[in-house]
Order: sequence, then C-alpha cells, then structure tokens
Amino acid sequence: MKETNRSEEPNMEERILTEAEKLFFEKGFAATSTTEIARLAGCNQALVHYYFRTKENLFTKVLGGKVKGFFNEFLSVNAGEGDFKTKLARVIGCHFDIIRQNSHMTLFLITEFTRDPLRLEELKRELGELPSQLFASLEEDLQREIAAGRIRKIEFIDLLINILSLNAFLFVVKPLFMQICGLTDQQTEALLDHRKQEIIQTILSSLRP
Amino acid sequence: MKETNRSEEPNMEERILTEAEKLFFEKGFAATSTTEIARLAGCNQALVHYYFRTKENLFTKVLGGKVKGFFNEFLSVNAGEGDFKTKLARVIGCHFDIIRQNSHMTLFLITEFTRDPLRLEELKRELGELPSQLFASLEEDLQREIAAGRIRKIEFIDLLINILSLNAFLFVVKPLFMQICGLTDQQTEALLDHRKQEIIQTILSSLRP
DNA sequence: GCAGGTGTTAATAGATCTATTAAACACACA
DNA sequence: TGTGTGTTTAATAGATCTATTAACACCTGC
Repeated sequence: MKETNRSEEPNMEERILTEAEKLFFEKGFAATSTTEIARLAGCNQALVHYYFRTKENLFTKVLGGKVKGFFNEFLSVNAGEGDFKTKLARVIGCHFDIIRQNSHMTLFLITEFTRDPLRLEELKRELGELPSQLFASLEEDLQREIAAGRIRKIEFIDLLINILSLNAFLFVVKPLFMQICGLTDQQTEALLDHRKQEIIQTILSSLRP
Repeated sequence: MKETNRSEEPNMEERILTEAEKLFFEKGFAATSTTEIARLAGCNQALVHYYFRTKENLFTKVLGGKVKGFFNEFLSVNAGEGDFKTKLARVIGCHFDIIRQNSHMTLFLITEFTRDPLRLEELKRELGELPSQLFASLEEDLQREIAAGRIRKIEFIDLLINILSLNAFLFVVKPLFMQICGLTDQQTEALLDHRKQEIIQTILSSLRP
C-alpha cells in the first residue's frame, strides 16, 4: 500500500474518483460507463476495475462519504439559543446554505434514492437517531408557541414540508431555471442570496396568528 | 392502416406505449430497455421496433403529447373572478391538482429537461406566449394590492417560486417521502388533500402586510 | 383456394458494457 | 543485475442492448 499523496499531483486512483463523481452526478449511475470514466481520467478502462473491482463499488465509494456527510451536516444543525422565531430562522438559513453548497447533489440524491430504495434503507440505518434529535426539539417548541397563541395552528409535518420545499426546490430545478430565465452564474448567486432571506420571511410571516 | 380501436381491449401497439411510458417515467430513458418494455407489454422485443423503429422514436412518441399537454394545461389555468386572494387561491389549487394528476411526471420532467437542454428550447418554442399571459395578469394584480397596502411587499418572481416550490416539491420526492414515513397510498392521498389547503393558507398568510 | 397485407416471433448481427486475466512496464532495493 | 511489488495496458470472455431480417400465422378480398 502506498502512502497517501500530500501536495503531489493526483494519482490515477484519485483522478478516477474525481471523474466518476462528476459523471455520476451529471448523468446518474445507469448512464455512466466505466469506459467513459477511464477516458476522462486518462487511463485504461481496466484500471477502473483494478482499483474498485466493480462499478457499483466505485459508485458507493464516491457517494458513501458525500451523501452521509451531507445528511449528517443537515441533521446536525443546531437550533441554538433565542426565541422560537430566531431559532427557526437560523435553522432555515443553515439548511439553505448546506443545500446551496451541495447544489449539484440535490437532484442526484432524489433520483438515485427514488430509483434504488435499498440504498435509502441503508442510509436510514447509518443515520440512526440523528433525524429525530433535531426535529423533536423543534416540535416541542412549536407546540409551546401554538399553545401560547404566538403562532397560528399548524402541524409540525406541514411546517417541515414547507421549509424543505422552499429551501430545496429551486436547487432541484436550478439548471432549468437558469436556462429558462437566461441567468448568468453571477445573477443566479445574487438571486440565491435574496431567496434565502425571502424564504425565512415567507415562513415566519406565514406562521403569524 | 387499421382503424383506431373503440372500446376494444388495447392492441399491442397501445400496450407498448403504455408500458413504455411507465418505465420511462420510473427509470428514465437510459435505464429502460426495449427488452423490458416488450416483456411488460407481453410481446417479442422485435415488435417494439416494428412499431416505433427506434427507442428514441418511442420515447418522443410517448413524451411529445404528454409534456406539451401538461404545460398547456398548467399555463392555461384561468384566474377567474374575485379579489386577488380568491384568484390566487384558485390558481394555486388548480396547479396543485394538475401536478397531482401528473404526479409521476414531475421528477421525470425535471431530470430529462435538465439532461437535454435542447428539448427544453423546443418546448419553449412550442408553448410560445402562453407563459406570459397567465403571469402578466397576476403580476399586475399583485402590484395593485401592494400599492393598496393589502399585502406585504414581495417580488412577483419570489411569489412565483414560493408557490411552485410548495406545490411541486412534495411530488418530486413523493416516493422517497412515502418510504421514509412508511405511508400507504391511502394515507398519502389524505395527506395530499390536506397539503393543498395548507399550501394555500401558507401562501395567503405569508402575504399579509 | 390463394395472393397479399398485417401482426408477430425467432434468430441474429453488431455495438457496447462490465469484469477478468495475463502480460508488460516502472521502479525500488538487495 | 536480478527480483519483487505495485501500476498499467491489451485482449478478451460473457452479458445485454438496439436494431434488422426472414419466416410464420392469420385474416381478407378476389
């Protein structure tokens, strides 16, 4: 086994991983071939199998870390201190930023998990209790606020779906949206900055009694 | 050429179209094989090519009508009469229903158009002025309401994105959502009935001054 | 009854893809 | 120099996919 490279140019194994990630995100598992991965990485196709044995293996290698990392980050957001609206605004903003940083993964995650439910089960198992932790605390707060008449009556699941919809949907259709509206990258980033604030305001406004 | 069937059991050509549609929607173009289409339709694989010559051909045959029809319906929704909030509620509800009836198409449309921008350009050309008609009228109303202080200040594009996000996102992740929450079809339908009202209320609430 | 059209299948060509194997290559080090 | 180890390639087996072709079954009009 070779020492991991430090500050050298990437070796072939790493280049394969890099190109594989690009292609998998861009075209999905089925439409990506090991031949194409090899071509982009600049090596023989057999080498892809030498390092990773199977395409499936390579796929999970590429994904495993990324996906688990993404959800871990997403579900570990800390609501922090302050009143409910402050905490809520913070969580919404953090989630928006996390999705934004993984923009190209959004659509990919949805399609791959939809098409392969087994992968989803696996992820659920790996994440364990993480989801319930973040949500339990927020739901408790929500019920208290409703009881105190400080926000209108709403099911927790609805609030959750509303936030996720507003935060994620634009990233799901981002390439489409840019093309339809004819936006440059720079204009898109500006719009996203603006959207983050607008989403927070929309959710908070919609919760007023 | 044979007469189109009336009230008889579907002929093989129609069954191929039906099964092809299911598979394309479910797994995308690349992951669907003509062999599998034939198997589900209950015929020899050669027959698929007999009727449609190529897989690409079959794909556009299946899609062409559906997609154009969907967007036509979506963009032809009539705001009708009444004050702004009434009209808005009607448009949101109609859009929700249209997407709901085409539930399985939502994710498919996004992925296919994202992966093949040319198809999108073609669709834009075919739809022509339709999009601007619906939106121009609503935007005008919105500005008037803001000026009159009856709703809070908001960009029209933000309102549009909010509505579309809330209406569409759940359908994009519907299979995932059902699996994660362990919902039956019946439970899901009940949730969707509820969501429709909740989305309308969320949008209207969020617009209060 | 049979000639011709339509629907259907079996067989197969040809392409491409995954995965394996054996051999060539490069380099370290005794 | 030679041997060993890790990297890379060429060649290829075997599977699967798209598409074509030739043959078969069945109906219909003459």
